[in-house]
Amino acid sequence: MHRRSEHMKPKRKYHHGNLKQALVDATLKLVEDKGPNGFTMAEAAKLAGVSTAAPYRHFRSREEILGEAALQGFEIFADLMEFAYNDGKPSPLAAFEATGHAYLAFAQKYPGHYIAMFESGLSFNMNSELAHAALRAKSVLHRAAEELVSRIPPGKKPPSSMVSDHIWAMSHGVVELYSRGEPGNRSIYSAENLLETGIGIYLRGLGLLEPDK
Amino acid sequence: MHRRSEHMKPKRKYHHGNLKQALVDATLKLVEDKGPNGFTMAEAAKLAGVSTAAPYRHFRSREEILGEAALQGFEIFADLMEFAYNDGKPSPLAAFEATGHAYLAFAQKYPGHYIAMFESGLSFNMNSELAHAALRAKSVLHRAAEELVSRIPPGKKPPSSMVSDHIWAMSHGVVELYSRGEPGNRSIYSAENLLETGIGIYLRGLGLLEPDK
DNA sequence: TGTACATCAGTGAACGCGCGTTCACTGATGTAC
DNA sequence: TGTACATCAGTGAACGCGCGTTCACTGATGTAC
Repeated sequence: MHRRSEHMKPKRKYHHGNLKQALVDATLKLVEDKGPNGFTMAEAAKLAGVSTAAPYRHFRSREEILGEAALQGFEIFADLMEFAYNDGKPSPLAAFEATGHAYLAFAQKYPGHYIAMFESGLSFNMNSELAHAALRAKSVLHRAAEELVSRIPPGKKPPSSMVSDHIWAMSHGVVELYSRGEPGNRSIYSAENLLETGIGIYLRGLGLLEPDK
Repeated sequence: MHRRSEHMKPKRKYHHGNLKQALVDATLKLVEDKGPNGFTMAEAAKLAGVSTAAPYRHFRSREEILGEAALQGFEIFADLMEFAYNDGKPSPLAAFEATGHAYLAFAQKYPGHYIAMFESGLSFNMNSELAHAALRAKSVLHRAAEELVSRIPPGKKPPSSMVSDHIWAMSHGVVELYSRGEPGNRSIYSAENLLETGIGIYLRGLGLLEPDK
């Protein structure tokens, strides 16, 4: 019955082995549980099971830990967006809608990353890695919008960059107001439903969906 | 040449006279200048020119000051929305679009209030006054959406509450991403332009604007 | 395979600071008579 | 109009706390020979 772990709890070796990532994971958890400012160096260290001084072997400052968390978030986010877009298959329209869903899915599945990226007041341009990862995510949506807009008969087509900004704004707004944020403020519709119908109506406005149904 | 103020600076009387509002104003300024967490009781007191203990004659806690700032913001916001809506005149469509603009205009003209309301992590339901003021603002948009949707031929009309949630989300997203936030992350289009075109395309999708132009 | 040593990744204690809040106080004001 | 007194809105000093960060240190690891 007795497991070793009961008496000899998995007492970490002097060298942690993977402290850097453990600290990032702790940061993500804290930020998710207690909001963008609930994260402190001391608590992250404690969560990772090391002394308060240990984090400084891997990060220069509090901001740098948050930055690393955000960076990892943008990498995941960009990957998700690319996967969802799937090179425009099966159709530009379906691929475009998939990227919208990916935005929402990311915010729901990786709330800690999402907070670090969008709610912690961190500058996307704090370092070039971060800026690059953010751009990569954005450019997927941009590409999707370009492909989509190219199907619109000329004369009444808006610039693709504008379309992608619209969709980014709607997605972000839906996430902030109806997915994150407290239940009290939410909509009677689910975030998924709102985003899907919202994008649907918008695409109809572009003439890309039947005016019917 | 000499003004009294140089030697006898406007040395406040022992009783401030309007300290409560002065503290709220200080809070708004701090929050605007240094972000939602840049605000501290000590600095607000200093800005208002009183000791650090003085604020506690008017507010029970830090949270209560922020709450008052947010409350005043929601009152202004609701007033602006109502003014913009103008009882649906001159037309439901124009009135509806005006409320969208009002959202953006509010965020730009009252950034401190906006931050206290939407970015400080404060619960709308922290007290009933706040909840009521927030509801009042929301209900203007809701009414506008209702009026609008009633013009859509039945069969293909979405619920008005959904339409108002869509517009709220798009407005909020545009503000967060392209009006607030650092210049580096912004769009090449102005927030006004994005919101106007975005709502325009959306309304066309509802069949409320000519598919042309 | 064994040893010496440089390097690395931790520790534990301490720092200075600014925060939110409390306390006993005091000066100013308003009011009853 | 003058006085006594209750009430109000400030003060100044102090509190305990947790924070980010630094420091001299030490145990573990990897490597050259």
